[in-house]
Amino acid sequence: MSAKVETEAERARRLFAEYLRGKGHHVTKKRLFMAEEIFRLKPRHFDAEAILELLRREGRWREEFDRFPLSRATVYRTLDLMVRAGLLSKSTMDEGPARYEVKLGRQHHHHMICEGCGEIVEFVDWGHEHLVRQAAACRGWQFVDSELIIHGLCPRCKGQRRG
Amino acid sequence: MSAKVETEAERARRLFAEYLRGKGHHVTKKRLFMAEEIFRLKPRHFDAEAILELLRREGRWREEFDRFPLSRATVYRTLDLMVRAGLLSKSTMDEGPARYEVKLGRQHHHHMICEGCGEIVEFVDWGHEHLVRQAAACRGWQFVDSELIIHGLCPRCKGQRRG
DNA sequence: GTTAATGCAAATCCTTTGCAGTAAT
DNA sequence: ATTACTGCAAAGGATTTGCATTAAC
Repeated sequence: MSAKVETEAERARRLFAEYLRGKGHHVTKKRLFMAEEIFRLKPRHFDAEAILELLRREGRWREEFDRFPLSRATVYRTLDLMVRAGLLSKSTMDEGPARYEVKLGRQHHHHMICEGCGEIVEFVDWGHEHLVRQAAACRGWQFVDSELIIHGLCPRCKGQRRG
Repeated sequence: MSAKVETEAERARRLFAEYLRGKGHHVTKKRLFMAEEIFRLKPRHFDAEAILELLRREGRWREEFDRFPLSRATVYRTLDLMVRAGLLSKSTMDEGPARYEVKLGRQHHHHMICEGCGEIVEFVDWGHEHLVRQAAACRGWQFVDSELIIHGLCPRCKGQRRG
């Protein structure tokens, strides 16, 4: 008997189901489908519209999808639930639509955004993490989460602006 | 002859006028009025709507204002110019309308937001500032700006959630 | 059977834009 | 005189919502 190892997508699906049950919500096919497929495809920094398109294009369960398409409203509602379940994180970097990203199983990281080309780079910085927790604690706050965004010029754009 | 010291509001007005001239923009009464009044009243974390209301209620130059009211469109356009001039900073913390705050003459600071009551607290942390610059530099980026948001529970809400 | 989720389209919120009129250069 | 700003109302993008239908409990 080979004990099959749970894939990340399966884990996301399972945890989401547990979350939903725990909250007294219905565990529907479309919700599980979204959790599983997002964690299988693992897109980075996507908005609601992009997810909808991605699932339409690359999602399994295609035939049934054609007959019972996901509506925009359900995508928004389910993304919101996944954020509350801790599977995704949501942020409104600047303008434009809200961005989501896979959170479960990833270490906490931050973002650098290039003012020139808009490129987004992720980075991990534990020294920073420590400082932030300290900053909250010494002011009597309970730390929950932090987001750091560095605006700058990426190596390429840095060169161009000088030349 | 007493050399009168320039107030902050006057300075903001002057710098804005210089910025506008430098860019070949018109130096209009309404633009100068906005810069001067915002820096006189110094509200914290305001959105476009709030500024409009504040200027209507507390702004000097009231009578003329009644005859030539500021339009929403002009408020948006002028706030944008003030950001580019470096007088204000703009951020889209989470949901809702974009928030502005007075930047000129204030040291760079960050924000803690309470998940419980929504309170926003500002704090300065130079250690953090240094780390951030380093993080950008050692990846080949040119640092421009950074924003840090800590989500947490303020002392009051921290107590309530336990009790 | 009861309760909640879904799709649709309409509504909402915040912001930008086209254009005719007005003010700054 | 020329150019740019302003107000208005309409358009725009992103998200939410009311309600009838359908699925989960």
